Amino acid sequence: MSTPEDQFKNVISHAKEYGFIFQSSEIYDGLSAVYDYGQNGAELKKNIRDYWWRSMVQMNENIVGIDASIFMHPTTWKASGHVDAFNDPLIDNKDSKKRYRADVLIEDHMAKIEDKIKKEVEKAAKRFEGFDEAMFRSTNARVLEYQAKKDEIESRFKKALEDNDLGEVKKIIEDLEIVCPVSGSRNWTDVRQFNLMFSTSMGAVTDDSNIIYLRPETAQGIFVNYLNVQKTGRMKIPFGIAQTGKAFRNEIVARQFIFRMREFEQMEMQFFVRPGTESEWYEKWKTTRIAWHKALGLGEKKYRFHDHIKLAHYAKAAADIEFEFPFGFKELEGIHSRGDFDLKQHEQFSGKKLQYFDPELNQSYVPYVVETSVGLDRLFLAILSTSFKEETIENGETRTVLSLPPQLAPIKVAIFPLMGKDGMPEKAMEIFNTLRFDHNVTYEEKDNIGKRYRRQDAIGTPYCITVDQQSLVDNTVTIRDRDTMLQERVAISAIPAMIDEKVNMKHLLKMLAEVPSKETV
RNA sequence: GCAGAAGUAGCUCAAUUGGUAGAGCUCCAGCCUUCCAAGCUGGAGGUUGCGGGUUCGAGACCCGUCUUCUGCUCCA
Repeated sequence: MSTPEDQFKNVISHAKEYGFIFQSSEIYDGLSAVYDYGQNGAELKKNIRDYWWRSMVQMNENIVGIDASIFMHPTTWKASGHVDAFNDPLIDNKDSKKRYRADVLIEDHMAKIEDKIKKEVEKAAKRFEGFDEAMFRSTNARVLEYQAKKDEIESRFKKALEDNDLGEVKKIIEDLEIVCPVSGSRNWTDVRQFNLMFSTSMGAVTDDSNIIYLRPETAQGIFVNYLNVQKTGRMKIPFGIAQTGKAFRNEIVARQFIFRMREFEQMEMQFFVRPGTESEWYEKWKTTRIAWHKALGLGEKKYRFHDHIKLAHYAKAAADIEFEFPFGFKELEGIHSRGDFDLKQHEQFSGKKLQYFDPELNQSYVPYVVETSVGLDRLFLAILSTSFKEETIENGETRTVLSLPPQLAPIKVAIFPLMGKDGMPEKAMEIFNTLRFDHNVTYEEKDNIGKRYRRQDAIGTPYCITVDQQSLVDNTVTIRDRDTMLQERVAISAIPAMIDEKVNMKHLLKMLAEVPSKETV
């Protein structure tokens, strides 16, 4: 019996062996946590992206797509909070080997002092009748002492952060005698800064003033363009802007194959709504998105929601759609109710109004935003690892098959002549040349037929068509199903419709589509 | 970044105490066969991740380094 870890290793080697994913720059020993998509991987990835794009943009009258640049004005990242929040000062305890955020350690320490004050207040409240808390806090000697200590730490810490003085941050931790919660020791490394954004410089001359960042998320490209799109597209609230594209994060530890990469692709949609309706839309998008995932048929039980209790600074409500990867349930997509945080920030930093005039209310406001954001590479990994199967077939041999959703398969149909003679190749090529206009198809005549079937199984081709002697007589062929391995003899003329039924993405989209009415469009 | 494990042909793995780098599968050419990885003949494929060191001699031992996996940590 193979463990999930073994299974995952097999997925990784399969991905390489069959041209789905290669390590980047492999001949130079590779680059950590950067991967390339090979000939089959690129097709699969493109199909997943198409499924997303079409379900968002094509199937929703009020959602449009854009393609913003990776480079953005540096102030964008000040407004978004990334410049501050993506710079974590970290410190390691040498005994427990645990890593902490230095600021969190100090804040926890301050919280402990605050707890002590609270206890004093509670004690006093029990003792005295008509207790005046404000009075007590401003006069009690012990409370004042605690408060002064806390204020001192706070101002010292604030200054250290402002001066970017990491030595001082470490000294604060030492002076406060903060111990590691695990080892209980005070044996700390130096505090180090990790900037999670990649930077480069724009223009031929390098100096600090023209440093720009590679975007750490695609969302800001939508926010800064929201008014352009709204005006030129004459969009009425509620409406959405969709985008797929690369984002970059200098992760401290990036691992688990393509699950956490330094360069990755997001597919996200920001939905702009009237303030007060955001909860409704948040719930609606949660429902819509989970249905979209489940339509792929990987298994209902593979998905679950994880509602965030601790929210990021911008969020009013947040939930993840988690998927059961071989290494456990992990985040696949995030759905966030972002309020007007982003647009308000951009208003403030740019000095430009980002308001929408609502004709129904006859007033202007900054819309609220509900975001859906999927990791394309993660979805790719979810689909690949779930589809990968090593099954034992009737004759006792094992068969490796990728039971990909047929609409997403890199190659839809493989066409084989049973033998490379007697006019069979010519007949097969005829079919090949008909189908290639509609689908990604392949032709092969090398090796025996069984071997050719297995090769297609390994890359997830849903259909194999074989031209045999009988085909030359009555224009019928056998068509073999990847999952059941069963063959059916059909007329050549019936093939296009048959294939279309299974591989055309529109059937997937139809499953999801509500019939549009005047109200919903 | 810390700790553990690993890295030999495209893939999976051998190689006794430090003594000629090998097998199966794959791949290529041809033959034969013809519906689920069949067979035969021939061929290609390697600076053993990389760089140093020890040694008469290193795939193996030592040091460094890169990459991957697992745990910790981090994760908008």
